[in-house]
Amino acid sequence: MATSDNKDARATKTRRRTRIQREKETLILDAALDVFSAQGFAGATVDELAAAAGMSKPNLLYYFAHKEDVYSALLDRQVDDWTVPLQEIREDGEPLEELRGYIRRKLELSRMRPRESRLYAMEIIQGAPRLKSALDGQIYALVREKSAVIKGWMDSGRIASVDATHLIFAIWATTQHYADFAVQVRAITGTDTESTFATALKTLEVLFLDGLRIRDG
Amino acid sequence: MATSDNKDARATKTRRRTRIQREKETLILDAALDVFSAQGFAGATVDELAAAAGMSKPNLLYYFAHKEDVYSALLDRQVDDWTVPLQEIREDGEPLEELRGYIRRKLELSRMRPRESRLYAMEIIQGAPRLKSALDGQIYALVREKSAVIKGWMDSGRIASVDATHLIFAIWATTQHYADFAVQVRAITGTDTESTFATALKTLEVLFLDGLRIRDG
DNA sequence: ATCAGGTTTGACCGAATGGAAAAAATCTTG
DNA sequence: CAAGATTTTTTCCATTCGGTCAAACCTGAT
Repeated sequence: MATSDNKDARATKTRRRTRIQREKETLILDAALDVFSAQGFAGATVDELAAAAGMSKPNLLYYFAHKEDVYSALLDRQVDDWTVPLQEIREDGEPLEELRGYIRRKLELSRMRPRESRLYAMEIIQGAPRLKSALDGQIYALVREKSAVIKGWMDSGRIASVDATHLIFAIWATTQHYADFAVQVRAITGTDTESTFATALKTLEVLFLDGLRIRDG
Repeated sequence: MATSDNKDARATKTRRRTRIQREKETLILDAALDVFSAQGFAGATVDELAAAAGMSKPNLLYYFAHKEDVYSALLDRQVDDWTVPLQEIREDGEPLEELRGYIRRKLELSRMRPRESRLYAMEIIQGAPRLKSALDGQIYALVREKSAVIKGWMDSGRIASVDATHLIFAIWATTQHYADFAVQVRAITGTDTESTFATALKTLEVLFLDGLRIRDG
């Protein structure tokens, strides 16, 4: 059935996008990421979003009919990107190297995309009203799948046995911490971002792979 | 100088509190913790706060002249409570046991006070505008002090050497994760809260103390 | 150059919000 | 119980917010 000329907002039309549409939508989403990740959905006003994108409020609403549409567009994009590092874990790899790589990729994502991480974090903290379905769907499935892979490694004695799902949680928590709690990390370490992430990576590798207990021999 | 009869809001008077004042303020703060931790500062309305506390809006504003005052009162209380587990680390204890105990206490706090954790998390994520001074002050000082203690243990070879401050970050991140991201944890594990925390504790102990690498002997 | 479709703006609107004022009700204490 | 202090409610207000609308303005294909 034709969905091209119903009463949707103009920007949601299925019709092919204009150059200006593509440019402006990108511009809006990037600006909105700044604003939403710093103030949350409720804390941001459409006027602020528009100002951050360098346009008027009605102009922004021409591209996204509702404030919520901008927010949802950001969240949707985020869920996909966020799960990529986990997807890249390979069952036939060397377990410790796979996990080390996963930690590295996830930390790198925190370094490169802290705003996205904060947006996601705030959404989850507030009960994930807008991505409950993603949680129960694709994220759930992916974690289950990769947990099974990791559990396989444990059961065959290639790495120590812990709950594989909680291991994933621990990697999420520690890596995302550097994006989500960046202000706190900076206040306490006093160091610049680059060296913080370098130290973080070393610390996390040692902790997850070797632990704090001194090994004999 | 006398600060008792200036033009402060009534509730901020230095004069001794009545029974009703104490009761209602407690009631309000507990209700506000529900609301703020679920919706953030901007997402909560004074009407919602009042409704949650079972009173009218003007009545709530009689006790806290501004919405922000309620929020600040909660945050202040939180900073103190939140640092207690770290304070309890004892330099003259057995290092691994001290750290194990710290993990346990911090996780227990996430289990018992998830709302407070979420409130704190959202505040930090948003740049900690209201507790920048605590970060730069008491929190900074405490972490520095305890990091030095842990570093002492490392330097004397009693535990493995990592960056002590980042070790503390890792413990914060992993334990608070179970409060802040509870919705996600529940969606993925599907288990009830009790068994989740039990599994979490076991997993974190193994990870932090022994790591994933298989020990020879 | 034209003109149809796409884009931008200024003016405006109703609802919601944080808060003020003051009267009414209740409590406390001599 | 009386009187003062405290607490609660009713009413109201100025502002802000998300969103609409119609008119004006571009842009690109012919």
